Amino acid sequence: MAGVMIDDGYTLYLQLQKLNLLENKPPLWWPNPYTVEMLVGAILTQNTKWTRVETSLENLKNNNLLSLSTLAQADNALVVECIRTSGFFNAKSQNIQRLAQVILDDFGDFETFQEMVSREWLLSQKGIGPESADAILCYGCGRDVMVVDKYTQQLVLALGLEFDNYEDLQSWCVQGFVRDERHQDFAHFHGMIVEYMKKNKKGKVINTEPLDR
DNA sequence: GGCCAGGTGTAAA
DNA sequence: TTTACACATGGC
Repeated sequence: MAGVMIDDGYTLYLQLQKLNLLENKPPLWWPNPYTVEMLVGAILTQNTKWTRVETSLENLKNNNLLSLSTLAQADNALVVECIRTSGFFNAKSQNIQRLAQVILDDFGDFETFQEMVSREWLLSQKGIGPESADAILCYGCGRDVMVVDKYTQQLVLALGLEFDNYEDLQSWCVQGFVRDERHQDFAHFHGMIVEYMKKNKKGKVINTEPLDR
């Protein structure tokens, strides 16, 4: 059949593009990107379904807790109640509040944080690992960064590939991309992977030939 | 009732 | 330096 070898991220990207995966979706997959809400969501979604996170974000919003200053100053017990449904609420509530405070301390405000923050800075914060750091850079700060989540791992595993760690898989994903007009951004790539895996998981048949390698 | 979801930190080996 | 486990909820 197709016979296209997928041996780097760019050929995978091109194959996914043919499937029209984002036809009825916004081009940017994370809801409310470039906001404090996205930042909070990145931590809340760790090892949890997004539907739980939506409830938590709604609760935080209703309590005026989606700004850095109100989050940092809020009673921890209130934050816990707001985010309970997302699981791991003790760790996550503390991580979120600590992060809000240290952003204010180190950058002054959220806009400066978006502009100035580095991956290393994010990784040095408690509760932020490689995936959360890249998600925040990509969807919170508008950087052209490839996010590697469980969907990505499962997809490349299905292609017969295995990687020892996050950075190796990320390097593979980025391989082959050329900075020309055809390269939209890695957020788009990530969004297509998620859509592909969601459709596959539900047993739906993708509207064209399956990926192979 | 067990399994798992858009991970991360830490304690043992 | 790896591996194993804890963290917690709710839907299937």
